Amino acid sequence: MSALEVLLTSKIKDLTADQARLAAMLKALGNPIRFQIMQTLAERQMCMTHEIVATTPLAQSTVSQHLKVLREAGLIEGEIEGPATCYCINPDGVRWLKDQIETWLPGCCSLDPIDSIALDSADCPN
Amino acid sequence: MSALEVLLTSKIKDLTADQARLAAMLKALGNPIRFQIMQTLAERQMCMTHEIVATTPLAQSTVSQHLKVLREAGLIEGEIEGPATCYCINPDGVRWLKDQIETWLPGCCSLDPIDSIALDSADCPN
DNA sequence: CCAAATAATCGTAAAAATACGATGAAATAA
DNA sequence: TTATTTCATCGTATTTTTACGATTATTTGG
Repeated sequence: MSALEVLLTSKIKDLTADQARLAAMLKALGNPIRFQIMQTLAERQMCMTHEIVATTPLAQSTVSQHLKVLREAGLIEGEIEGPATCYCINPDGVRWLKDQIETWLPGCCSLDPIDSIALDSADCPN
Repeated sequence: MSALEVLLTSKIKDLTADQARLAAMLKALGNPIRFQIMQTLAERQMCMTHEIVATTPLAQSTVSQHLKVLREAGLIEGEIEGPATCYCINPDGVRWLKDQIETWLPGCCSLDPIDSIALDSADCPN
């Protein structure tokens, strides 16, 4: 079953726009190479594409694709600078992600104890 | 290049155990079906496998695989209950994930303004 | 015991993601 | 202008993920 068919057939409740954006960010970060690229960018503040390539064992074209995925997920920003491109973390995107995760699954596993009371489940204490 | 080859060739700094676990969780959540299953479990507290199957357009065997991925990522727990299996969110795993994300990319995009001062980058303001 | 119900696992087909080299586009330097 | 540098995109091969039906294992009910 293709992704399109899943959508069309779907018994699944449509994700809200925020949920879909969150899922896209999580998917982007789920790849170890892209996860590592985020770490590199966080450490170095900013990098040219070729600098990022140098931190990986991959071909330039492959890294470029990964950067595109991260960019489209709103996690990084790229600015053309002469013949090169300068990438950096998109702080708004990352902050948004952190906020979303923080408030994700309301009533379940919240750090705020107020959200966790009044639940009554013998097998799955929250 | 296979995942194994990437590992062997790797110029990439090895992820720490925590980082690897975090990446695995993010990967598990990056799939929309699995993301939705987490929502369902959060809403209903607990579900038999067949109940989760009923919320999706997918075959039982497929959902069972997705549940396995979530379980192995430490995000849910399954307990055999008679001939059925009862799944619920693993609150420790979810809390761990939230904590990790909260402290992820230290010094970058933190909600705590103390972490954000003293950075000096014209192109990538944090 | 046998049949029904439930869910995990297996084998495999289809789809998507990942990787590469080659090419193209844009800025710079000679 | 021409060559060089840098990066994105294209086309395609490979790998991985996702999906299915069939099978197996386990528990329950008759």
